[in-house]
Amino acid sequence: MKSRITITDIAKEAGVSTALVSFVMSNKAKGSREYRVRPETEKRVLEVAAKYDYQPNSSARALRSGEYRTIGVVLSDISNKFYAEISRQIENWAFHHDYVVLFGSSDENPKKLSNVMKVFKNKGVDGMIIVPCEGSESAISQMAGSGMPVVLLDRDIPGAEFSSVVLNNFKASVIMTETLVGKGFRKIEMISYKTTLSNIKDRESGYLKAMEGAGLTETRIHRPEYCNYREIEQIVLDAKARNVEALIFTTYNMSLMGRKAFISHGLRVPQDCFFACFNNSDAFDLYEPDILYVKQPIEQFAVEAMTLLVKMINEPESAQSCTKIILQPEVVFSSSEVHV
Amino acid sequence: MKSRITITDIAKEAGVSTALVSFVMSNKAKGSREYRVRPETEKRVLEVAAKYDYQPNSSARALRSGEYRTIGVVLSDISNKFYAEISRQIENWAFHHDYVVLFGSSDENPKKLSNVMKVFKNKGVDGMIIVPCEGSESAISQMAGSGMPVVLLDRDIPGAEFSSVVLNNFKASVIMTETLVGKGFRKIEMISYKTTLSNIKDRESGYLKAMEGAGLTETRIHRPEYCNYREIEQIVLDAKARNVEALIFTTYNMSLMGRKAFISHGLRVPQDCFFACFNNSDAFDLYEPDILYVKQPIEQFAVEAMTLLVKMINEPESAQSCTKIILQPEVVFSSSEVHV
DNA sequence: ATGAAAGCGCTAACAC
DNA sequence: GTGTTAGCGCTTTCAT
Repeated sequence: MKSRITITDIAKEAGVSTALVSFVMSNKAKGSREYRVRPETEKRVLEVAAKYDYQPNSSARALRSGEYRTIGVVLSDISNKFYAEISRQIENWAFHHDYVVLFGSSDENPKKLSNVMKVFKNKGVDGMIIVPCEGSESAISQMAGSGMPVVLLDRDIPGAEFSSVVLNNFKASVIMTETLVGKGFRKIEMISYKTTLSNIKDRESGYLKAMEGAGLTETRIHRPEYCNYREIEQIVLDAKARNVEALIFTTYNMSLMGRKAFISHGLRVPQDCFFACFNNSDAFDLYEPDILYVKQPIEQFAVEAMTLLVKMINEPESAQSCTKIILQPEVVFSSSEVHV
Repeated sequence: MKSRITITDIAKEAGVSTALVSFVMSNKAKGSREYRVRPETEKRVLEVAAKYDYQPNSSARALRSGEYRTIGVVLSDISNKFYAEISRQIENWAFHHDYVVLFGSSDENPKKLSNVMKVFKNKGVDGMIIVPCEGSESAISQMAGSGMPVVLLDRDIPGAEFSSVVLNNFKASVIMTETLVGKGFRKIEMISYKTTLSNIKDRESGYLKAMEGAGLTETRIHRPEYCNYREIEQIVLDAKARNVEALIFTTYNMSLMGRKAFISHGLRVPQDCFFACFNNSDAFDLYEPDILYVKQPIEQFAVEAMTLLVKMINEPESAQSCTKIILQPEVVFSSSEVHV
């Protein structure tokens, strides 16, 4: 590969020292502080730099300054629509703030999450945004304990002192359940799964709370063992047989399977059974305008997490106290959305 | 941030030189070549490294060796399902081959694509995988011309000497059209858009070729101006009024809008009009088992592109000759798929 | 306002 | 087999 233009080349051609070039190049971006370079010198340096299309070597810069302007993002699966959209927003924010982002997927596997974090650390990320998974607490604690700024996204680890940005899942679930009750449904059940993940637990308790508040004692939370299609289908059919009036799905994947089961067996929404879920999908609002879902504030997730993380990076003292940002949910009928 | 353990610390504690430590650390991974370290020394070094959980500083390594083991991927939009899945596979491959991946989105904007490439170059990527967009030819040429290994993905730039990994879109379109003809349809039209992008053009010519081959002279390719919902809806309604028997959508977004238009106006597949598209969506096979679509070999896209790129990086002489990899398409009815 | 010089952590030649 | 040493390109005191 053709060797790139360096600060030394520019210094030589402009007849100044490398230090001066460095100063001009980096302070140019930062706006005026104690800017002390003679305008004509600056101009000359800038011209030479432009002439050769000088690009600073970020490895050298990082090595020297310890500032990498790189952050690592570990999601459970970047091909999941919700996380893909979050990634998109994170990338966007990063681009405009001159940060670079490394993405990794954990596949809900704590061992892999830990591996990815390690790789990211080697690569010199300044901080990490992490969607924790079941069993990843200790690995994350260790990483954060080693001084790495960490912000949890989407899910919090209950009881742990981590900064995080999550949706108010409890409230979302309460509103959703109350909306269902408001529509006249009484026999409302939830399809969740066995987990300790905060977002899911909160969705469960929100449902229970709202049902209780409405004086409905007949509650039920299904927790399929493997969360595969067969199980979900079985639960849906069984629910239908028992005349359940509304089903709330707590995860994206299960709601996809749930929809599939509805369709396959000719169950209509809302006539046969109402369908409610967290995270919308192209697959839903295209067909059934009466589905109820929680609209996740994707961009806010990204912006809040990045802003918080960068603050922690730049003000290590602030990183001590953990900040928890709770985003407000919006529960909507897909019919109220403008489509595609 | 707590200062990390360096090669120097380890050398000191193990009573050897930094060079030896470096040698042990890097050749350990590479398996046996001319491995010339006394086993006991190696053991000692490894132990000390493990004790302090030594992690090499990749900036320093990159600065020194010129090897970054980082590749940049510029897609049009990472939140688009197709690209999200590709990203996932690329990330996966990279993880297992000890590479790091930087993602960027161009939003089909050549200016932004160029910007992202520049940022990636600064960050020191060893090569790039790029989904070119309309008008990005010159920027990509310039990048490739400067010695940066580049592999085009999904779309090729006709006439240009770039290595690329694309689907055989022409063939896919031919098969798709022939399948439609085989099902007895005669009045088949295509919804595309005004572009010079190779994948779209190939889809168009495949359709024309197959129609011609079947002796069907009545062909028509719609090219809406803005590709918004109103336009697509209009085209669909108009097609229905003219008794068009099958509609082929050339892009993911337009097929989503097309489906929406079908649903909104109660058009049934296959009774009222057949629906065919490239790239499947959760939104399709969930509902209409008779949709015809091209199954993109996602993993192959990722693996081929990464393998090719890494080869170009490691063997600069091979980077001279451009390699074009054409992936075989598979045209399927969504009903033949196992769902969710 | 500008320059000299000392490294950041690592690798690659070359010496022993 | 193992150590010495010279930088990679940049930032950052500290002089001037």
